[in-house]
Amino acid sequence: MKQALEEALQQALLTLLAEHPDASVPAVVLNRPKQKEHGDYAANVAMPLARILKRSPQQIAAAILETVVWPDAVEGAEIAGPGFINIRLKQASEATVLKTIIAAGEQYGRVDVAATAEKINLEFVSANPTGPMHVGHGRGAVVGDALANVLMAVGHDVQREYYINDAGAQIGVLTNSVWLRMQELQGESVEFPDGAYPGEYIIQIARELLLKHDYQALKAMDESGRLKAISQDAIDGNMTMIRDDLAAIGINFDFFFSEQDLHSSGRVTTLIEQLQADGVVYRGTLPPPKGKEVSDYRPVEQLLFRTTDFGDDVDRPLAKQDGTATYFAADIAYHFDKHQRGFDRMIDIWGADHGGYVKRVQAAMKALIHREAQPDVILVQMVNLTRDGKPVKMSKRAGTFVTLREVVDEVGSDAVRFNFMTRRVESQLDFDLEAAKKKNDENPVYYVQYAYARIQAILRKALDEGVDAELISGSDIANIDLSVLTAHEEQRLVSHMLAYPDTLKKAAERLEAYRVATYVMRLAADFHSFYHKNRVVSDDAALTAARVLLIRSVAQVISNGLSILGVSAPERM
RNA sequence: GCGCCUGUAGCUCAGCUGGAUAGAGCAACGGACUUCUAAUCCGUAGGCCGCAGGUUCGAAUCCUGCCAGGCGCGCCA
Repeated sequence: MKQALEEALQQALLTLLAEHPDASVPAVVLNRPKQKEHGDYAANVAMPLARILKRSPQQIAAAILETVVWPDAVEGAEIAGPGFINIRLKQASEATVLKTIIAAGEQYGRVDVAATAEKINLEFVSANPTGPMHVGHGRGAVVGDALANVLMAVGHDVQREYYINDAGAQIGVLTNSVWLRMQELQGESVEFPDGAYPGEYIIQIARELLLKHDYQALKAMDESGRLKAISQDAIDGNMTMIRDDLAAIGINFDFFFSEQDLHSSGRVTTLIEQLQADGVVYRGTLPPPKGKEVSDYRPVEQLLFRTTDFGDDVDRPLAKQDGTATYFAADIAYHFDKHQRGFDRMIDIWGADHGGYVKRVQAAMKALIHREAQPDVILVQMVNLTRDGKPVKMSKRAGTFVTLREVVDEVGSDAVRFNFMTRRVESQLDFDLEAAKKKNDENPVYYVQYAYARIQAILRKALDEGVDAELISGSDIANIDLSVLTAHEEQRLVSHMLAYPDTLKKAAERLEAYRVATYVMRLAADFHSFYHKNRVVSDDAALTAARVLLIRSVAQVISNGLSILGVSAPERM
């Protein structure tokens, strides 16, 4: 409908502007006014044209109204305020969306347009395989998963990918930590150096490795021998834990990409050679970092990527002093690999602490692929964990580190997911463990779920009262007269549900999945408000029928929205 | 010092590719369950939209500067 109106206006503009060949025709964008008196849709096109045409917005709007040919559904339109064109639709035409929703079911709001579909690689979480995920990872995980759902809902082909940083010095630390615990489990007394990972999970992994490996044989090896022998199992042990934790909040990846693979297959080396051939690499010395104390800074000549030529602030090293590739070098190879795998688009979701990394990766990709094939990077801000308003101190050493799994086990997947989705990723998020468990107004997830459960209760009640089962759960509803839905709250619900596809579309365009959460909260609020003022099941058969259809639609749209967010819609609460 | 993010009601946040009177929840106060779920609803009160300039017919929204908070700033990932 919105589109039909926009086209009608666009057509009128073309006609009007035919005599002004130099004036560019602005795109018509309609929005839904906050106030009902301002009609169902409003257009502001007349205002930006005022200056070009040197006539008042009101005059232009009047000319548009004389020219435009409205679709049938339009009741009328008038000029209001400084030059808005307010459009009113025939009442019944909007309510037909209810029948559309029932017919489409889970598909309502989704689109499947092959022509605009993109093959998208969405990389998220990518937590190091050296320990459990914390709540910050959890936020990224939930945001990424919901975004994948949003993008798929508008027809894209999305691959969820996890990049395993299973290379570098941290793997040595991990392996050594596991080995220390293995020795300990064998009754030897060991001392833990400062850098080692002390966590309980290391003991778990150590236990498993003792079952699989010959302890005495390992003991006879030197450190590098042991690294070869057990590091992969240590990593696998961690990744199993991470996958379990992700599964506990309903997240599954399509693909796990190993950094180690990039190194062992020679792709990192090849990439560096290619960059050298392209002349964007040189040997040089970087200035000391500003504003940060680097006590052991020594000017060292190293292999540098000329990223400053492509928008970065300083050039970046590709190799460490010992000659091995930096994380950055591998990451370029990784993004290049994604590109070669044929994705139209890549999206990375990172924690805010990696914000300083964005420019260099985008610069590197710009240098490497001679077109704009950079990843869209979404930075997710930090999560501050609190309990009853007091910050939960997070310290690995003191053992007060709270894992994502602990939080999920304590408050539940639905509450965690929904709360993580109620804010834009740019704002820091305060997550209170006690508030998230409360089943009241402080917790938006139950507010929305309650609306759904409440509708199911009404439908059960309606069936008890003898309302036709076909009406309650069937699809043969074509003959229901919807013109009886005249109450203010009913029209609000209808027009709100009509906007659901637009919400999804906007969420996908702007990569902002949280919009779905705010949408379902508002829809739930409209429903609760309707519920208190209007009775669904009544003596009036025609009204009952229409209202049953109305609330079924609300339940469907809430369910569809929650499903995008990965949150359940319970039948009763 | 430099880069990125944030600053809106007492608190937590929407509203941000300019548009009509800046919204919601919590907290405060006052109401609503003999009637489909009160995990709900209705009402009252609460605002130099961080500050100062600028652009514009129109600025919470765009630009510049400043202030405050968060994150980051070579050979970690």
